[in-house]
Amino acid sequence: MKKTRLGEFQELILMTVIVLKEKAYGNEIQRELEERLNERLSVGAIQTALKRMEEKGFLTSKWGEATQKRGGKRKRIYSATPYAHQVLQEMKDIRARLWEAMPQLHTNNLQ
Amino acid sequence: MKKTRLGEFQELILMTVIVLKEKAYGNEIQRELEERLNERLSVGAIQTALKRMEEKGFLTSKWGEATQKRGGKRKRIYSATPYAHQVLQEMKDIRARLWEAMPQLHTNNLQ
DNA sequence: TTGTATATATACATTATTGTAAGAAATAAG
DNA sequence: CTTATTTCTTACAATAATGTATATATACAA
Repeated sequence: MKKTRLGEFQELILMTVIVLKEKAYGNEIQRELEERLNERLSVGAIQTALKRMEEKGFLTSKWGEATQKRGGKRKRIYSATPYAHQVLQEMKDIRARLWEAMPQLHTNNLQ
Repeated sequence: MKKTRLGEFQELILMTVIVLKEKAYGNEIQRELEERLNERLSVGAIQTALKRMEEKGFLTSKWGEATQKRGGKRKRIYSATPYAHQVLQEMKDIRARLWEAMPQLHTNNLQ
């Protein structure tokens, strides 16, 4: 477990970025993830996580346009790098194999 | 993300404990996980993780018998608590829904 | 031209997770 | 009864992940 992978929170943010595609910017990620986790998250925590993941090569970003509704600062749109996709897939596979190997009662619902 | 859940490593150990059932003790967990991750792990890291997870209510433990082969200290056999199962399942479900929501190219292989 | 909504940026702080190393306990073999 | 082997224990250390608070930027609207 040497080479840093993704923390739990970071992994969730990363997946959310992929889900949101062109809409993947701070506040929208917050809303989406809060709904999925059914739990409040701070914008700050998400913004800093995004920056750090960019530094670590999991995300890239570009400027988007300002909100049409009312005004506001331009959005920074994030997207996952190939490396991030690879790491996500690896984590998924390892967990999937473990689930398969677990004695029943866990192989129920979803996927 | 307040109430502490599981770190990535801890989650993997927890799943391995469930997979190994009555064989879930330090060294065996190490072997199993090293094989699955294709990566060396230190026994110490695993032993301390097990202790901590027990303190946090994810695991319980009991004494097993000594190795038949050659001798050695008695094994401490771990097993997952209902709470641990619940947390694992929740994490699985949240990730599964995210995978479902992701644009293709990721919905391939396994599960 | 001021207010307000929408966003990002960043410095700082805290907490959690993971890792190391040395040693102690238990047991079977010789 | 001494040794080799297996395993756990513990104290300590390092690093990584997460959170907070405040400031700054932008744009529309009145």
